[in-house]
Formats: sequence, structure tokens, C-alpha cells
Amino acid sequence: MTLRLILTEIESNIKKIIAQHGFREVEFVVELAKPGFGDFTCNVAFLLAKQAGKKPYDIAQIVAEDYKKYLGNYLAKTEAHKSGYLNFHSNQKLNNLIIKASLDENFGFIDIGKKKSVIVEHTSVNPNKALHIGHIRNLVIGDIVVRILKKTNHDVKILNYVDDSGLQVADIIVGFKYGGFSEAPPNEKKFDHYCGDEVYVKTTEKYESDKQFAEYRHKVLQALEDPNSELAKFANIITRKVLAEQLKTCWKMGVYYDCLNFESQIIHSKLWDKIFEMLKKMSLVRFEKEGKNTNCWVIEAQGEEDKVLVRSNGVATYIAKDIPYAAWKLGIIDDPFYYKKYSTQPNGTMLWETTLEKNNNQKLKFSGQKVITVIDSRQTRLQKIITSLITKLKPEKDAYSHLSYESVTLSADTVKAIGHEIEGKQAQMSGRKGIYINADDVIESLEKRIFEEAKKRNTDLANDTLSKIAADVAVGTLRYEMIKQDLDKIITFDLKKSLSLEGDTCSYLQYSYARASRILEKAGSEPKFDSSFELLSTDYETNLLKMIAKFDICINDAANNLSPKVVARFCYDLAVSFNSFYEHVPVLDNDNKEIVNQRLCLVYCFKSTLERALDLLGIATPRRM
RNA sequence: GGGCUCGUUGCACAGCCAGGACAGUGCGGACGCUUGCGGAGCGUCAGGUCGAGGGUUCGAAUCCCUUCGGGCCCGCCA
Repeated sequence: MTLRLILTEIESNIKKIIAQHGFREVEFVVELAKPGFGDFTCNVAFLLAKQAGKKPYDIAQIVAEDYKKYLGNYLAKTEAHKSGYLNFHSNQKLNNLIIKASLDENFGFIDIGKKKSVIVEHTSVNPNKALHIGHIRNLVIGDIVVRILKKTNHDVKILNYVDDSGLQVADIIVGFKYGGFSEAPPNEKKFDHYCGDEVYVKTTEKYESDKQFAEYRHKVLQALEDPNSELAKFANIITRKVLAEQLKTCWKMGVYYDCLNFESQIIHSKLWDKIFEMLKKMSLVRFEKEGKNTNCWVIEAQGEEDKVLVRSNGVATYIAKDIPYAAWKLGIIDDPFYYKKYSTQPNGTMLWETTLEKNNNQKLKFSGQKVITVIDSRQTRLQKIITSLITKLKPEKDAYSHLSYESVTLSADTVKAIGHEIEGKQAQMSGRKGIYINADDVIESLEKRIFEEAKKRNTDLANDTLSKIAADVAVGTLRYEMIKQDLDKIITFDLKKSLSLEGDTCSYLQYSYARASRILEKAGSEPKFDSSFELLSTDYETNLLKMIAKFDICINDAANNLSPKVVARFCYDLAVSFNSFYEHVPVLDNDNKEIVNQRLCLVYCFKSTLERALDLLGIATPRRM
């Protein structure tokens, strides 16, 4: 039994009462009440007012009276509020219920997915540069959505798409082959940083001044399409070196994958030809004989101009590469790939990669009934076209969905700090122009800052322990900042503000966890749970209990809306409840042993619930910090 | 020009999808709290035409329409 189920029970009882009075069904809700209005509340009286021809308050009184026969289990009384609300007050048994529920190893687990297979694709950074702060938002959102889906019984596979044959890769290959850049980075600089900060930026810069140099670009791009060309082989070596460094950053962030998909292989697999035939047969594409798209194959995009899929010279466009990939993810076309081990990840799981070379490994399956692709909102237009096309190939509702989020921009101060001019309050990042903040650098400066803070407070801890704490808090801080607001809000990243560790930040959450840990450590004995918990009676205690009980309601909401923010809000509200309790209710300093024990149990339940919730966000919980 | 999206206190946000009881939180500002389990904390105060106008409703920050302002996207580039 959980709070969520009590709400469901109240709802069904009220439905019975409504039916007995002969009222039509209305869509009322039963929810947790605001402080001061009991424990649960229902708006049914407002909705019945019209058809009953009575005031909401009068109806609430009738329902409250009728509800009396259902009281007893967890509810002590119900009353009509003069506003019209129907309010419920729980009895002391609720304390016991919440504490016992939170001890269950499956606390928070809800079977929404029924083992449905879901593919989540995220990260997908061009392998020509290091991850910047904007990419971090993508992989953190993707990773947390995966965690939420797993917690709600979905069978999730995680893909990272490697666009190893696009223009951006061609640019660094031009730099290496024709721009005089050494393959070995200076001063042992991380290879992805070197490619992005030096080779890419300076090569694209040179295009502007040297038109002839710019011609190499298309020569290289063409060569990349032929897997046997020397340039393609060279590019393969370079992009894999970059990818390996990028993955180190992802892993550092606690993000892992099941399979890497290489765009070059999708091209070589000829999947496009197959899907193109399907599209032609189904008349989803049209060959233009006149107009501005003469001799092109186009697709209709509702309310917008037609999109070219195949150019008049017969070469497929960018969007045409995404269509077979989307179809492959949903298992609409036969899988042309074999799979080989890329490496074992730091969390112990195997990372696979696609290959076109036949091997004897077991045939793996990385397609699913449902596909979620995490890409920023600038791609919405193209993703809509793909979604509508895929829906015609696989009509199940929401089989393919684009999880969109707003991009991360840089504050004016930050842009100036990295040596660029700026007009206005913020600027879009640009890899080409060198306007970005690398994720590794942010993590590093956060770690330094946190290491010092932790050292001040924990003079007894060794440096490597402090380093571990610094890493946990730094990664958590970055993750939390990336998801605590809604996906459709732009995040303006500011170097200075990003180092803040006070207020609504991850360290506030982790700090409250550390506080709880210390109390349990100092208690000297384990909390005993064979209790009724009727002594937990202050508002601080009952509020904290109610927050704990909201965990599965929160997960339900987060899963249904694919919303990491919902979990972040829950963690914050939970920590606020605890910190308020902590300041006002002494746990250990009490002569009554049973009060001490019951409060210790409460602290224990808070700690384990926060740990589970933070785990959904991929945030670690150090005992000391 | 067309499409999408955001607009809530000095700043950053929650609440909006599933309309209701005093519109919450953080930062910043003013002030207070440690011979108490860690002050990365707790508490008090100041600060709001929920962009504007209309509509639906007994009731709108929330739903609908119009409008203004910011952002993004609209290539036979990727």
C-alpha cells in the first residue's frame, strides 16, 4: 500500500457515493492537500454543483457525511471546507504505512511500461570536437529519461549515433591533410579538445580567406562516402580517437550506452535504397518534373514547403540519412548490421558497436516498439517530417517521438570571458566560431572548488576521499543544473554562477543526505522498525513523512510526461522538508528512547528515499562532503 | 512573410498538460539564529497589473481567441 493507492481508493469510494445519489460521472481529482487543509482533498463538489443545483459547500457536506462508512483504515475524518473542498484527515496508521512502504526495495517502482521495449537515442555529438556544455544537457536529459523509464518497467536500450561522415568531420580532416595540423596534439592536450579548439576552428576560419582551401572540403566529403578511400580510412581513425575521448566525458558524467551507431555504416548498408523503394511504393515521395525542385524527389511537409530528399544529381540529402535510421530503430526494415564489442564501460556494462563485417557474435537487437530521440528544439521541423513519415510506416501511436529541449546559451559575461565580442544578454554557442565552454573544463573547475570546500569542513579526510566527493558533487551539480527547469526553457550558462553551491543546487540535496547519514552514524544503534510511529506528531515530522510518500506519485508523473524536472523538484522539496525538520526537531537529544528510535527511522526513510530519487537523476550521495 | 516556442517580484524559475482554498521557491537586498545531530543550513521582513486585451466558467496564472515583446527554425548545407 502506498499513498498513491490510498488516493485511488478514496476516488473509487467517492465515485460510489456519486452514483448512489444518481449524479452523472464527473472528472474530479483526489490529491494531497496543501498544508493546513488536512491530508487529502477532493474537488468533486465544485463539479457537481451545477447538475445538483446546490452550492459546492452543501454537496461537500453530503459527500463527507456519506463517506463516514468508509473511514477507519487510514482516514480518521472527512469534512467539508466552506470553500467547497472535501478534505480528509488521516489517522496515525498513515505514519506506519508510509514508513513501511518506503522500506520496500521496490519503493517507487510502478509498472507503467509492462516491459515494453523502448529505444532512447541521445548524445549523438559530431566526432570532431569535445562535448560542450550544451551537449551535456542532451545527454543528461536522455540518461535521466532512461532511468525513469527503467524504474517504470520499460525495457530500454540506449543508442549514441556517431555522425562520422558529415561536413564537420570533413572539416577537421581537411585541417589534418591540407592545413598542416599535426595528428599529435601539443602539450598532451585531450584529443577531442585539440580537434575542436584548434583544428576545427582554425580550419573553418581559413575557408573565409582562402577560397581554394575551401574546395578541399567537398573533395573530402565526397571521399568519406567511399569506405575504401584513403581519406575515409584516415577519417575513421581520427573520428574514433575523438569518440573515445568524448565517451570519457560521458562516462565521467555517469552516462552509459548500449550501442554506438555509425552514420558511415548506415550509408554503406544501403538501407536508404530499401526505404526509398518503400516510400515510392507507398507514394509518400514524389518526383518533381517542374518548378524549383525539378528532377528532385521530395516529401510533403504539412503546411510547409516540400522538403528535398534526393537532389537532382541523385544524391540523398541530410534528412534522407535520418529516415532509414529511424526506421531501423523501430525494426521496420531488416537489420543489416552485425555487432561487436566496443568496450566494457566503467559501470561494468558492455558497449556494442555496429559493424557491416560478418561475425559470429550472437545477433543482438537494438530496435524497439517505441523510439525516443533526444535532440534540441532547433531540429523540431525536420523531426516532425520524420515523425509523420515514420507514423505512416508504423501506425502505432507515438511509436517515434522527438524529445525536444531548448538549447544552452552563454551569458554575456561568459562570452567576454572567453575572448569574444557580444551584443545583447546572451549568445548561442558555436563550435565553428569557437564560442562554447567545454564540459571537461566546467567539471574540472567545479571539482577544484568543491574539493576546497570539502577540505575546509573535513580536515580528517584523505585527499583521494576528498577527490571522490568533489567528483560526485561536481557531476551532480552539473546534472542538476541541466534538468531542474523545464525542457522548453533556455539555460543561460554563466561561468561564475555555475560555481554556486547554495540554495536550489545539487549540493543542497547532497548536504541534507550527508546530515541524515551523520545522525544515523552517531546514533550508535540501528533504528528498529517494529513500531507504530505514533510519536511522530509534529508538523515537521508529518510533512517530511508526506513528502516521502509522494515518491511514487512523482515517478508516475515524471514517466508519463518524460520529465526529469519533476524528479528534481521532488528531491528539492524532500530536502527542504528534511532540513526544516533537522533544524527544529532534535533526533538524538531526547530522554525518551522510543521517540529517538521513531525519529531515527524517519531519518533512515528520508535518507533512502532521497538516495533512490537522486539515483534517478544520476546523482551520487556521499556520506560526507 | 510563414511555423514553433517562451513571457509569473530586480534576476532565475515552480505552478499551466488534468481550471478552484492565501500565486510558491532560489539568487540578490534588510535583519536574526551555533556552550545543541555538520551554518553547503534554518528563520523573519521587503518586493507580484501572473506581457496586454477580450472570451468561456459560479470561479482563469492555468482553457480559447486576438495582440505585443524575446528566442529558434524555414537550402538541391550537415
